Amino acid sequence: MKKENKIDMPKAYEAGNYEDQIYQDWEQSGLFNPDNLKSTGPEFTISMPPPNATGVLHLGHAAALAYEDLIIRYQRLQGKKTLWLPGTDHAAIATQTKVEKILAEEGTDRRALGRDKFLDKVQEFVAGSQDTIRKQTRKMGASCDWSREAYTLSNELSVAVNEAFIKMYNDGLIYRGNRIVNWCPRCGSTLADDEVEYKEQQARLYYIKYGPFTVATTRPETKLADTGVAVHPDDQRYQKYVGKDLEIDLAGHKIKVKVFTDKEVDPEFGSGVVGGTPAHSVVDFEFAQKHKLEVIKLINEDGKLLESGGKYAGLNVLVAREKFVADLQKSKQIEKIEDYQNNLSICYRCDTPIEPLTSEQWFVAVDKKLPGRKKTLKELSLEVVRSGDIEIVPKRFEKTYYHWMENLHDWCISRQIWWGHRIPVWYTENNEVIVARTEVEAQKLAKGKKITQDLDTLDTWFSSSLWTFSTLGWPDKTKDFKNFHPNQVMETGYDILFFWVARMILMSEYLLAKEKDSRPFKTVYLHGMIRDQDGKKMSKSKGNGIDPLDMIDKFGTDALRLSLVIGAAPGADMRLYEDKIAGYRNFVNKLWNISRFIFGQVNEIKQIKTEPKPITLTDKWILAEFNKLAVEVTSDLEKYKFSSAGEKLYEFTWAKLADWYLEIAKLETPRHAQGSKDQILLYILERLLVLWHPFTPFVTEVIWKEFKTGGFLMVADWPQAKKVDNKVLDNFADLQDLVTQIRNIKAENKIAPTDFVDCYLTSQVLSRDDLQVVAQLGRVTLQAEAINGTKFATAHSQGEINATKAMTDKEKQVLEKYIKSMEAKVKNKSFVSNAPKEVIKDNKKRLAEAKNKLANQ
RNA sequence: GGGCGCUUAGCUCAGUUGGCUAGAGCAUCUCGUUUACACCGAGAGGGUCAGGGGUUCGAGUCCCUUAGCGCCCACCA
Repeated sequence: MKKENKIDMPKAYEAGNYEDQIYQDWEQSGLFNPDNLKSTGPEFTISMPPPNATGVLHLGHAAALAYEDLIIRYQRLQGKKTLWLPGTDHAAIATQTKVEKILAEEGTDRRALGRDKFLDKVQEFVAGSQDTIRKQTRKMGASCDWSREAYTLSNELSVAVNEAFIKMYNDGLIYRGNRIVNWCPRCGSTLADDEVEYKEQQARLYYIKYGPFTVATTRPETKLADTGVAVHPDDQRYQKYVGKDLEIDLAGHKIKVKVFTDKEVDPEFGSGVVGGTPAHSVVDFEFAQKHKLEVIKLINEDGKLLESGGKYAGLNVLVAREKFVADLQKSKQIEKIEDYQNNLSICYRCDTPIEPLTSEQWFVAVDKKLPGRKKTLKELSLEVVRSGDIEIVPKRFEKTYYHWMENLHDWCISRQIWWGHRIPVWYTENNEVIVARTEVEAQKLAKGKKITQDLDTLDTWFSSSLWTFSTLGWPDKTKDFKNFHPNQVMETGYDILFFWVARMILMSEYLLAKEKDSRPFKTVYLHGMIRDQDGKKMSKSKGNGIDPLDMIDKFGTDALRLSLVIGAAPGADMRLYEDKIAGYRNFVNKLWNISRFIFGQVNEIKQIKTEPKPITLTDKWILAEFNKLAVEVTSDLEKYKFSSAGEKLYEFTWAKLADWYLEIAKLETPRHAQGSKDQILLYILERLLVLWHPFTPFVTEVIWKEFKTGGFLMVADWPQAKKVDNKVLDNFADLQDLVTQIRNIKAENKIAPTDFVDCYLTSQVLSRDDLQVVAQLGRVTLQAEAINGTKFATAHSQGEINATKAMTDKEKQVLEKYIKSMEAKVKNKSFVSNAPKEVIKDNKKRLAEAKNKLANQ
């Protein structure tokens, strides 16, 4: 007996009607906070990679949130004490650049405003972005602990930043030096090596007559500050000049250069002679150090030539180049000019060409032995991955990591932008350096001398590199730090493996060396980039971008999340398009309707604690399938194979539960004792919702409410693994096969689905009732005796249907050919002696089936 | 210049350590109001797994090679 109106579930699931409310309920429950979980551990921590300051959620963030929430919800359901710590990054250069753009539109700039007012403006902008980010993160269903939200520029995290700086300074790992750096003239700041990007450009290669040599260069103006000339040691042409100091006249500008040899010089390229400008080329700077060349700075931080540029002093680089080349042409010193393609270095935040120049900056020494440890930062960072203590998924990125780390140079950490952590260094009038935690402390150390704080700020990645522990209260020995460090997994995009992941490893291994675990995390899971349907990068200018919030409005968060999870392999880029999301919206609706049907079908909606006793083959089958599913999904999720787990769930839910079990349940229910099916339906549905929850948290939680437990699905129990009866799977496959064949024959013979033609069936494994089910699903009338029609067979059963269309000749030929090849295979001695028993058995079985099929024609 | 990845149905992709007549979703075609769902159901068509060679009883899967596409790294002035 069906009870009427016991549930209130509309025909179609409209995500928009539920999601915000459900999120609010979760948040109010306090269950995002591990302190409120019943769990006694173990702890499981993820730190949310802080989104940048533009404040708009794009698909990359949406994907990251989907993966991280999936991991954390799975672990919470597993009973772990889960902490997912959210937060934001001040994103120094990115944010400052963004605000400067806004100021430019308003017709002003940061210098006009002054440092304090400018910082107020940025702060205002950041507050707005943070609000947007928080809202959007909630929209995605992220079950992160908002009570622990962190911000890199907060007072707490600034303490950690200063502590790290001071410790490194005292250990000699941070030093100030006049070295060559990447300078962005637009940002007015240095950049780290990996913050420089390269763009191919059409350049010109100038061949300049240069004393006894000809020197080729793309930047003639830098020749004004040359202090050396390099040739290959084996190059016979120039032997007589090697080791000499020459005075060179360049259109009246005199320079002194030392001639030296280096095997890096390619005698085949250009003229085989390289003019060295140590102050403005990274390579030449290294030459200068190696060969003790003088360093003459020619170009200033504002991109203009200094006094050393002689009559070109004060000119902008490009103007100076033009004039200098014109002068060289007048003095007949330009031999030729060739078109040339090379890589232009540009700023990764504003695309401005980088000017390499020497400057007094702060650096982290990566190749210096740590006091008392005989190891460098670089070595520490390499070892922890090489030993397998930190695992990178997918593994191939470990190679990329090694290569980058091995070739790392000292890291320039001082920036001349205003937005960021001030460097905790003060100078006295006589230029003594004082490194201190606070100004008060610095003043004490200065013993009455007047002090000024360094004007520079720290590289944004310096503070980000502390993220996994600065957010937990470090350097204080907090309970959170003790309980939740290290992170179990760091989930992020492969594009910031160097910027962020590598630096977190470096800093953590050094700063936490005395802790019981110095790793920032145990596993790094790297996801790929989201691209459009043609595999192109999504961008505003191309207009091919998909706005995740639009998709959520249209299809719901669960559908969007599924579209980002299923089909995504770790480290591989993925294409996304609206049709795909729509497909998963359809699935979410299917799950809804499955639940709606089950709830409508059963006498009473209640939780079933233990596995119900199956009555029919179909009952046994669905329980076996479900147990298999639970085992496989668990195993996949443990291995971070989200896509595979999702596909299996999808397949079970739609192709097994809905298409077969529910349809057969409709037929079998009236024949069996009241409630026997109810138990199985409820048992499976409830657990299926748990398995789906990490993927589609909203719809599963909504459906779960119908069980009226008073609790949340979010903290339910993950299903335990059970044994799977494989024989049942095999027998049910036979039943399915019969049904399919009957439908097939009917369709081929143009028999209307509603036309119940006669059918005769026998089987070694299926019961009379099972065959009745076959007949009903195939919509045929079961006869007691054979009839003259089309014969067919499966592994354990055979049948005959009242239809005349037989196998075509072509079909017969294909089958005969198959049988022939299988017979040959099974008779092949090397096959029989080499192949595993199971494979041989399988092959024989398939051969028998095929023969059976042909015989029944 | 080095390194890595990709190439499977019209499209987007699965295919564990080699072992069903290579699968799914979308799209296409045919049929269907069987009281959960048309955001649905039943069925069909469509692939010399980029090309070539090798190892093996057996290759989409392993090895070599060619081609095309993509990404990362690199100081050729």
